[in-house]
Amino acid sequence: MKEQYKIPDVVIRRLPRYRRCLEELIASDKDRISSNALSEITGFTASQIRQDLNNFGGFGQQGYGYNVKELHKAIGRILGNTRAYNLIILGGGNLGHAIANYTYLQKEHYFLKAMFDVSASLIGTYVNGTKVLSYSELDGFLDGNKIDIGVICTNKSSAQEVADKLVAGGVKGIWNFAPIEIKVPETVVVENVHLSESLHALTYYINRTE
Amino acid sequence: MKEQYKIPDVVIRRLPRYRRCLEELIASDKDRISSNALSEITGFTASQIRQDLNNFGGFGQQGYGYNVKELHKAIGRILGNTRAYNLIILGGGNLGHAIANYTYLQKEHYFLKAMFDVSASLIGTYVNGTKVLSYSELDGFLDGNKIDIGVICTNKSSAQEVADKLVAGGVKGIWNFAPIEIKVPETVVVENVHLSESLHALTYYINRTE
DNA sequence: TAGATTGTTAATCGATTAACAATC
DNA sequence: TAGATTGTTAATCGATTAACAATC
Repeated sequence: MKEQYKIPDVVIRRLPRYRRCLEELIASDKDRISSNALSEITGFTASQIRQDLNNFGGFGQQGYGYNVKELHKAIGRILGNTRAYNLIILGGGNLGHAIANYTYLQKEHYFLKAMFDVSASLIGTYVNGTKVLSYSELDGFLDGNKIDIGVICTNKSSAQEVADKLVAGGVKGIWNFAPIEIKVPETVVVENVHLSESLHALTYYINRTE
Repeated sequence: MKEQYKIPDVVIRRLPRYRRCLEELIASDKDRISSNALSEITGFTASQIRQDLNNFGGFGQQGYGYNVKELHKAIGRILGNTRAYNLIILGGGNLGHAIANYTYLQKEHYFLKAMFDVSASLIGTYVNGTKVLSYSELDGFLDGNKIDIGVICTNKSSAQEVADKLVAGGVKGIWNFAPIEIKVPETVVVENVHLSESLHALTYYINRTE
């Protein structure tokens, strides 16, 4: 895995899609796939696919293409899918519930360790087998448990405060659903899911297409 | 609004963030902002901001900067935020519930007209004031109501079938949360929110940063 | 008028596409 | 061996940054 230089973010964002398409090929018992065939499935060009993959090594074979299972495994390795991750969810509202019930997490070795909320009616209840704890217990919980990812499902006014606690508690990554730019030290990664921005892009294109 | 040529998608994706930051400036009673100051808030460069905005017209004034309220309004217009949109949600699971309760929708003139599901225990119930209808009623509902956006919150095996019905029923845009590439005619816009891809990008960077 | 800051052009940088030699 | 398809280099395209004249 050659990685002297930084891989462009656009490349990283394409990898999960390759991986997902390869999963479907596995499900339909395909053993091999050419960059051209993968291009048709993914919508990216064959040239781009070959360039992307060669950032990480030569996974293909001339005259043959790529071995579906091997490539799937390789991309999984690149994306960090070989290890498990401990998660906690901050904010037990509808979005927090939706993510706690997101079946993909179990499938891929993400372990939801706890949810946190301030609402007395939620604290102590269980969501899909995960206990909802009081927000006041967060610091202590982070001290006692190695948590990799904090999922911020609070409203925007609490998001930065929660993020600060997560960072102080040693969390490595933040999956942020609050509509705000969270500030964290360089050692912590933030991945934003800004639904309103996505929706606005949709309405823009609706009005161009009509 | 000059628009002979196609505005790059990367520009469109930045507009909602500008807009959101301008909202915060409005909330803190700022009247004017320079591209430089907006650069610090948004994280994009001043040059980029001026370039982006000038795709749509000259909203600024030399020596002064941009009028916060006017720019906010202008970007809203560009993004299609001056009109209302009728929505329906397909799939009444946790994600469907979360979106039905997403307060941002009410704030911005998105009108949730119905939810659809196949589960007998859900049909007839109300989610945040919106009635859950049987999936078998979808075609008829689309005939009788002008729906702009369909939000797909089904599992991946149903997503394409649901999308086909939405397209046939005259929907203009699809907000797709199912982990699959939906195929639609060119006249219909699809905006994907692929949570698993976002999560994998996060784990990639976690492992690079550690 | 002097200072500030835009709008816009030109320069740079980076990403995508094309092409093809290497090779299975 | 002939055909197929990668890995990789070179060419193109597009997006970002820099610079500055225009002008409020």
